[in-house]
Amino acid sequence: MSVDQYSGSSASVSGVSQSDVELRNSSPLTSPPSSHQSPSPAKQSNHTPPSSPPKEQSGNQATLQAPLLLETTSAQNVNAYTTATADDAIDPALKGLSDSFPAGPDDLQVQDPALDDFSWLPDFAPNNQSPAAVSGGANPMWPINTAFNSLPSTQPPSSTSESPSSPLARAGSANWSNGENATDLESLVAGSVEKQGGNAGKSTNIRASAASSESGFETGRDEGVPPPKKKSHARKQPEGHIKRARNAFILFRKHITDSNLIPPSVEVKHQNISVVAAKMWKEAPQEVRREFQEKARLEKEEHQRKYPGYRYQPVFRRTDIIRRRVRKDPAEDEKVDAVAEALIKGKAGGELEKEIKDQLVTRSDASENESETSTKSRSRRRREVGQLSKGAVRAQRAQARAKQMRQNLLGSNLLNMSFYNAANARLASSTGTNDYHARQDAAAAAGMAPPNGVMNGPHGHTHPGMQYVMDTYMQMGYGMDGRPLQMGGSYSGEAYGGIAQSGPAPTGVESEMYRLPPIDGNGYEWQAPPAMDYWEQGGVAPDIAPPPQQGYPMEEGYYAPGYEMEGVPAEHNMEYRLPLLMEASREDGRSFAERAPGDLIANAYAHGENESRDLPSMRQWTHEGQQTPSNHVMFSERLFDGALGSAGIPERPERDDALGMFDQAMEHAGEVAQW
DNA sequence: TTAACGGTGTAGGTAGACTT
DNA sequence: AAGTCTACCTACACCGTTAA
Repeated sequence: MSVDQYSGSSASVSGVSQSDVELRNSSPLTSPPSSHQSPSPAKQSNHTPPSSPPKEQSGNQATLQAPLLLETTSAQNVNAYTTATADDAIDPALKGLSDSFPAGPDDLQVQDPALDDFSWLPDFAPNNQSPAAVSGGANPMWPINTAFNSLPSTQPPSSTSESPSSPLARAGSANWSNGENATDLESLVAGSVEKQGGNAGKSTNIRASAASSESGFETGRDEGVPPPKKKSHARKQPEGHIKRARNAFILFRKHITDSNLIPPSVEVKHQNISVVAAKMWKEAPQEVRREFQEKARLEKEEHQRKYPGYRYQPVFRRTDIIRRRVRKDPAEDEKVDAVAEALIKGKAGGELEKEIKDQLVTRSDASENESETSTKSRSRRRREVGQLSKGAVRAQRAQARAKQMRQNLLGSNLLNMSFYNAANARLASSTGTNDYHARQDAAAAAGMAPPNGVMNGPHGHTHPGMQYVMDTYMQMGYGMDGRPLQMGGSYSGEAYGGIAQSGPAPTGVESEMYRLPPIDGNGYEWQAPPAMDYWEQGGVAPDIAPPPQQGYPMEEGYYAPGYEMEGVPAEHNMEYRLPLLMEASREDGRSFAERAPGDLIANAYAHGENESRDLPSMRQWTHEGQQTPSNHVMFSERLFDGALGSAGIPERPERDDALGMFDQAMEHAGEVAQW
């Protein structure tokens, strides 16, 4: 695997997208990228002095250079203690870009001694320190001191330095050390650090991995190789968040991970490494503990110096939430114990690996009798017959969501409104059985409701395209909030008759209204109702009242009786109403209009049923899944077709068929939705 | 239908400092 | 006293997308 794969252009590795790079490359940085520690003006990214914040810089080169270059010259301590922002602020991909830009004056600003001089920090890098330097010479044999220089670098340092996926950890990083592998590099580092002295050359400033990141406040690297920035999985913190100063144990633990003490072949899970670190910490000599405690103390002081007003304010988080349960493996616990024990005894690296492997073999032999049990245990994880896989469950969920979305769409008032209008258009434009006057005359003569083909209102009045006005409620489906939508008529009494039957006519229902826009340009339009409501003309019964001059449905225009809403312009008097509930069906023995469902299509079906036609009843619909959660019938393609048929509308193949109208309605619903 | 994959978020494990 | 947060990063969960 080449180093190039870890270059900044590799989004998958670096965690930085190309677009991200381009964006930052093409626009001035207003702030250090991902910087989450800038609470006060005094708190600048340590590599960017307050006098020259990135946002004030001009020019691409300077803009990029200052915030991107984290080079720490030897003028500073090798262990320069930069803030934690450094690692986050400096995009590894952009670090690589720094090569493309010559160091400008801004570069010098990076070396603000007030902010960047962390020479106070004791050098705890095991690779460039003698064991005595680390432990004060008191415990030279303690593994924390002795193991480093002899360890094969199989355990990659931590992410902020060199993670397992880092180029450094993967031997053969030519850009890092001219082909030297990581082990060689580390041995080189000790000398390199010492050699640097006052050398301000940056390319030779190769630091020990442990020292580079132990503070968590990364200092610069060899800018030739952009260090991979692993995507942080830490809890997201708000912008400007200041991390706490680390305590001795945390520093100790990081030291463990940075020092390759535990080969990955032995342990890679950091949960277990934490356990090992804890055991080691408890067993650590006082000298070692003191060193880390002193380091923590210094870090704390520096933290206070940098953030004088800082106050630790933990965020309250719920603790009663169900956390993910991870299966505990007793064998793993044993291994952790063994690793810690071996480390404390002074074994590390290959020796440690061998020791652990031996122990595992021994345990394996000893627990041979238990293998069957463990097998059974493992088998429990297998899928049982008929049990859906994780992916299958996921797919089912996705399908359910999609279905729900379709349902919502179908149930939306917009779609149903389109259905209604489409059906109405067919009704209004149909001929033959829908001869209004003929049926009116016939019905009047017979003293009964008009024949099939038209839907009645409560007054028995029929007219193609106006049925909904006569009936009390027009089920429009469901709004996006899940509440049923209905379209009401003109009168307060009639408009809410469905509900009023079981109680007083609702008042204040207007508050439950939804107002929809007039629809134009789609073959019909809602128009302002006539000033005179034809239902109340001269006390004439509506069913025999002559049609008004205005407000009648035409082929491409539907008129509605007036309904004035407070605050609604007169030209928008046609309203869709949102009652609390819809009357879906009524008992027999009443008039058709009373027992008919308030749904247009349901009306049609019910009417057809009343005519002894072989049509499904509401109950059947329910069983067929055409029922809404609140027992209302929803429009659907099938219902739409059925409605046309039950309404006695002859098929007209030469024109748009029902399916075409359905599609048209769907399309229109989409258009309305965009309104 | 399912696996694979990319992206995102977080539990887990520790000690100590710190706040509430 | 209880809970958070520092360090670390893998494993896992979850989602959406894509391909077989």
